Amino acid sequence: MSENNDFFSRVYGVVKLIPAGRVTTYGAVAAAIGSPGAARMVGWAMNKAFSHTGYLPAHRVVNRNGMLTGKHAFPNANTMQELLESEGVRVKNDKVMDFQKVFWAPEVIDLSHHENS
DNA sequence: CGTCTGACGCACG
DNA sequence: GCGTGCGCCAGAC
Repeated sequence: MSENNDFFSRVYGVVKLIPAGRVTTYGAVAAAIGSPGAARMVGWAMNKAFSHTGYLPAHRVVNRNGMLTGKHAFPNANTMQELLESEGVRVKNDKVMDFQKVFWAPEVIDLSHHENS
């Protein structure tokens, strides 16, 4: 459980929930973990996530503009785009097309106790 | 302990 | 609509 208490672990937990063919934003993930202003931390966690064992769809996380700002962190500059297109997400000019349609909003983690859909 | 950086986001001009 | 500056939070040096 302590793992889930770590900021990074929370980010990973949310990112892992992103369904294929969908994308979300750093700010949305940050808000989901209770730190709406920590969007930068989310991206930073993604970079570090490459060291994280296990599959982490970091390519499904883009900035609020739908731009693939983190593509440079992948083995190849076009890896992120190819992964997205492979899942059905159209990308043009390092930017997600129909971003609003493929956008997936993560479930906000209630730090309280109960209250859940 | 002080300072800089960073896959962001927003306010301001 | 675009460029610039500041704030957020956590880690590295």
